[in-house]
Amino acid sequence: MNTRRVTLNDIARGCGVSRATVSLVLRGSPLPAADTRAKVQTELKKQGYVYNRAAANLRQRRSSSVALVVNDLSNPFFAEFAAGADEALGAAGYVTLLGSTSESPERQQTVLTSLMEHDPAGIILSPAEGSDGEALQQILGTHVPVLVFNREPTRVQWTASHWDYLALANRRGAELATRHLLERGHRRIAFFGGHADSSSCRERRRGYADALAVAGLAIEPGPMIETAPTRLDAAAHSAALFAHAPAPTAAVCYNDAVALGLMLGLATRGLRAGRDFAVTGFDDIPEAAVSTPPLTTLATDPRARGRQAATRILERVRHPGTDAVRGSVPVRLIIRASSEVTIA
Amino acid sequence: MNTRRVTLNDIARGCGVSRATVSLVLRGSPLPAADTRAKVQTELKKQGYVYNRAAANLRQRRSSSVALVVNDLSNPFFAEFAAGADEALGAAGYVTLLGSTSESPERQQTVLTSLMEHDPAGIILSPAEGSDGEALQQILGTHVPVLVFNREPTRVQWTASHWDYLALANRRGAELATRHLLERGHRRIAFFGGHADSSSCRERRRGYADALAVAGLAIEPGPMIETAPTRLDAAAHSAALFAHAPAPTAAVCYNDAVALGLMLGLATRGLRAGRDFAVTGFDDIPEAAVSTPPLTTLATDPRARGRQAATRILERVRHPGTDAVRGSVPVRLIIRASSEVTIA
DNA sequence: TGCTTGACTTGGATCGTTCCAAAAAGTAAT
DNA sequence: ATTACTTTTTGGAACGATCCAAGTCAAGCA
Repeated sequence: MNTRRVTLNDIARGCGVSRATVSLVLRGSPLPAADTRAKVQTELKKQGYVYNRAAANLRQRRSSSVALVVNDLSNPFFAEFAAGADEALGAAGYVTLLGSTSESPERQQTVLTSLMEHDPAGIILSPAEGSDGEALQQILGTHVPVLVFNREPTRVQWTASHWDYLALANRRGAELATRHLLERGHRRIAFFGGHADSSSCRERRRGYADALAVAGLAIEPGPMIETAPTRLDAAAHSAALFAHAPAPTAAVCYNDAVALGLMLGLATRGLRAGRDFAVTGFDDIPEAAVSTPPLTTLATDPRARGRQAATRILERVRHPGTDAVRGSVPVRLIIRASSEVTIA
Repeated sequence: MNTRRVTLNDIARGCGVSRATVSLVLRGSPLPAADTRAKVQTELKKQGYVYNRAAANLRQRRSSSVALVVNDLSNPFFAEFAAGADEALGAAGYVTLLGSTSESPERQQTVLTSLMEHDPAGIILSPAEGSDGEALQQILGTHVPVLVFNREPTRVQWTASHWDYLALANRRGAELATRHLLERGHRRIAFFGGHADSSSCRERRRGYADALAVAGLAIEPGPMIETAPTRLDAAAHSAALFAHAPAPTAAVCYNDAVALGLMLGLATRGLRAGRDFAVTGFDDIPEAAVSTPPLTTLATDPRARGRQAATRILERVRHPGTDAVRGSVPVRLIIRASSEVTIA
């Protein structure tokens, strides 16, 4: 527990060659003679040598880590995302520096500052709600590639910055869900839940409005019903849907958690989703498939998104010159029983 | 995007002092004169200096990161755990090196090797199922403090190693749940789900057996019914509970996911948990409170566990000499409707 | 004036690697 | 034995910080 760490010098001394030779062996260079290589390798094993990547990185002026900063790890969507990103980064020989911000922009500043001191090769950032782009740019500087995921900070000079941006096709997805409900004959369709100041929520609501506009219908029940993006808060606010007659017959929910909460809320009013009222979600979290009734939703495959984000930031690390990419990833409508009810 | 990183030397040159002085200012030493300090500080800001912790750590022969290796990040329990650990580590000025192993011992070896090269101050490890203690010891060596969480690897020389161990009070928890069912009058109680080769599962089953033994009752329905610790697999195996008459009237489930799966399985047989059959879970995942019916379970507060693990490993980093600690954290029985049914 | 004191400041060595130019060792032909 | 190679090995200078012993300089005092 207390002996000094074994270094290249120890190995070199141990088998009578120079530090440089050991280094060559270590990195699999073809230069060292076969018997030298063998001698060194047994010595490495014998002394239990552990490579010190920090020292190597210092000399080589490059980094072997990528920072992954998420706004809410306890959200299964982001947990899966993180797992996918870590998987892809690890496969590419990078190590993941984790930071979680709990949706606090202040904590996010602290976390990013600390991570920057570890000189990450790149940063994958899913910003906390209400993040200020200028503050972020201040901290992140212009040396490190950044991939912004899922949400847009306010006041970002996208034209000036070289940040990549990757988001779900929120607008398109909500439009798909709404069209699906329209096809089942619903005419009074509400958009339910989420915070109006979250960009993903605004986009989803826009997609919903798009579909209604094409069908020549009005937004129900007028002003948006805001909730925290959680089951509990959604359940608590579900009564607001029925405040004015005629009540809607279907709701496009901000995400699955909200949809599951709404289904609970419906149950307490004696309504059953899929029979008396149609509900759609967003994300396709694992519970969506096994809830009662199973939830119609939009699959986003967060683990694949994590891998995608990792792949893209590594691409950017390798080619820093190229233009920033703004991408949106397609989502897939998964039709289940919660939207089964049709209106004559 | 391509300019060199700003170093202490640049700052020193920029304001006509020595590197050492800048370093003193940076670390808030009282030595530098007030006006020197001010001069340096404006220069730091002007050039946009970013501290290079790797270089500092190299010189100081210490580390400012802790590795966190979990077996399954997509499991909400571990996601919360990771969030809690990261929170506490961050607050102490450490950065979290994330590794996720997807329950694969091979991947775990790779991940740990890679993390070790980054010289973490300590390691929090929730081992993949089937981890081999000797292989782990081989990689981790004896220099770095390790806290094993939640599961015991096979073949660990606990007496020889200085690893700390932190686990839930699995045995005690399952015993509590079983006693609770006994108090409600149940006499034929099964233990349902989980893998027999997972140590947490074996412990829970032992607690269950303890309670039955005290009551002088037999284990139902004899051999353990094994399932993957997921909803789907549990639902698929639930019929096995009713293979022999008389069937059990209650089940202590390996965890919440299994319990929720079992409730689904019961539903397909026309049985309702809490009315026709009593069910308990383990973990108190967020859904447990809002399922239908709400699930009686054991609260473990994974976020607090994460903080606790972080606190302990940091304690160990500060005092490497002290003896290893084997700790178990208490769990709390949360009684909800799923176990409401009483037997006359 | 010289000498001590205290408040600041500094150059050089160091951490564990990699890079590089050049030395050493081996081989073959003259 | 000398030259002209090729193959292998090597010492020393980086990388960007910290530590430490020693330096400067003005004030204070005899």
